[in-house]
Amino acid sequence: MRTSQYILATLKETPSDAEIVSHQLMLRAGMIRRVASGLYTWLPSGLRVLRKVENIVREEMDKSGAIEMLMPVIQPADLWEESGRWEQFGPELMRFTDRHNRTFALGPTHEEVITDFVRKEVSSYKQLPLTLYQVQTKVRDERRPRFGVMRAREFTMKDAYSFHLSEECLDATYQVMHKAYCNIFDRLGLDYRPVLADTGSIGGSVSHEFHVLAESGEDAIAFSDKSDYAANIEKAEALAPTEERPAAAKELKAFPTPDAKTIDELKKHYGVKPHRGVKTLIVYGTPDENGQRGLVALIVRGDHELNELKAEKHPLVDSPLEMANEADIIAAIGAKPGSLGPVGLTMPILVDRTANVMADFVAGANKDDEHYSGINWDRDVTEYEVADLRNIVEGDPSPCGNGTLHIKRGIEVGHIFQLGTKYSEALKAGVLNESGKNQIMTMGCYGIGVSRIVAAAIEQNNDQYGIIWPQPIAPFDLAIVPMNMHKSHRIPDIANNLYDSLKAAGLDVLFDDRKERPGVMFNDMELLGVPFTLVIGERNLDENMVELKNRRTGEKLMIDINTAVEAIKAAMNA
RNA sequence: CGGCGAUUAGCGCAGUUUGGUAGCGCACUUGGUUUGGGUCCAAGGGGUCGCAGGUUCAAAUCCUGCAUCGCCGACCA
Repeated sequence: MRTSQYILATLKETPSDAEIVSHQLMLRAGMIRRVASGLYTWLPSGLRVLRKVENIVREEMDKSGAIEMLMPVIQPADLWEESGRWEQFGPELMRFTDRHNRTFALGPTHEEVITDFVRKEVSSYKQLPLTLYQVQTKVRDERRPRFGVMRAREFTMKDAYSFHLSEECLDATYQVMHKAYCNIFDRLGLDYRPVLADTGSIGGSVSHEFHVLAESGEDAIAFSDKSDYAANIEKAEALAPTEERPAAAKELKAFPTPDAKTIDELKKHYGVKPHRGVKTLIVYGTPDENGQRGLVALIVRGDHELNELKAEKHPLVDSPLEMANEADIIAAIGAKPGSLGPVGLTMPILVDRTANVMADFVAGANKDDEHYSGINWDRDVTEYEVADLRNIVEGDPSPCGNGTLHIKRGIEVGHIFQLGTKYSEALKAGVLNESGKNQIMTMGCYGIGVSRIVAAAIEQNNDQYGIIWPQPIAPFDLAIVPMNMHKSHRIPDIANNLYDSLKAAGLDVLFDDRKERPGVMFNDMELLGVPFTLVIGERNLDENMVELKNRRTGEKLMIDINTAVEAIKAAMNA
């Protein structure tokens, strides 16, 4: 590609609405432009990267035995009603009606469509197992799109679905996919980790996420320093402390706290250390047969955070978790949030494992502007249940029993699930088994955020000058930057010849033939992140040499023009 | 969805307090100059100041409503 016939579209200045570095650099490097909130046009350079990621994903999926197909973005509402997700999915599902007033959705995922396809086309156990996939545009009406293509409303996803007769068979394919995903992220040249994950609204039992590690990541991941254990923080179990609860030493005593509504204020005004007090959070309980929801108190240590996923999985707690409003709290307890505690509560009380080993602790007195000190379990609060309710924190013991947990941030770029029969059951997708009986299929599903990978790769690979692409996904392998070509007699021929032979050697070459000053060209190539730049200048031509510069290391290599193609290939493989 | 903020040329911004017919830098066009790291000089093109109402002799500027965008939170995965 010649820059004179290309649309480079680089920017000197950073558009003000771009928050994270990948978004800024994608705009500045001329990869994307915003059309509306969460909607982007991919410019030629951006599309080149997207396609390279896509192709690596495709190659590894094919290698794993999955078969590519393509389903429509537009999906009929009927299928979603059949699975129950028309109601359940919420406003994130973009819905519309056609001219005949029939209702449709823009696909945020394709479990319904693929299950519908397979139930119609597959009828015998002999056709199983079967793994189908597509690379396709997904639509999710995100409440708050942000970070450019990282969390967009329209994005490219590879989604795969597998169908089985048994859990064992599903598990085998799941392992194959896990491996295929590792191969993909290895080939992409990214620093990533597979982690245990929650299954969320997609449903199912076993699940792993694949995270690209980056400070800007929206997820927190917990790692053991002594084992392979890694889990999304929302999933990581906080083990019960090994130490025994100390014996009660103090009397229960109320004290006035008019200036303290929060743990911080309790510390500031009354010297109560956060780990010596507990937080009491009031949430709604599971509805009774009349649909009425009572209240449930959740207790965690003052310096810990409630893990909402863990809480809402408890049978007493309504899901999704909802914090009780102030009016309901006052009606039930007689005190406002800020002075709540477990002593004297009549509602069910769930106590986090760590809070349960506290003695002589502080909490609200369930009376405005008053707290208790010297609270002790079993003596002052007798009816309660112990559960894992909190987020793990740095330094907690690993749930695998080996090592200590450390927390890093990650960007979720892949997610695999063992779905079980959630969708096949709902859509009655069965096959005849060996004994001629109809049997519901067991499913797995496997997603990769292709467009998100592009942004995640930049988060991990950039410097003050711009993007530094991992070679396999760079928009171009090499840029040819001739010095003052338009004034030189010999440079145009040499540059053109090298351009032709490098292209013939199968490389993606960007030939900067603009009539620009060297600095402009160098800066643009560095911003775009092209891994190698071949500088052709009068200075070295007398020795028949050109200069090969490595974007990542900054290393400059003088190579002979006559063996340039070989030298460049060698450098790329180094 | 709640809180906060923004909206003036393709991009980044000033001008709004104190109303008087819109400006700077980058980018773009033309000519010259320069040429191994975003040259310099000159001349140009480009804006119903987010939209709609209102106040006023006069509105980018004051008032009301709306829209869009962003940040924080909640939500979602």
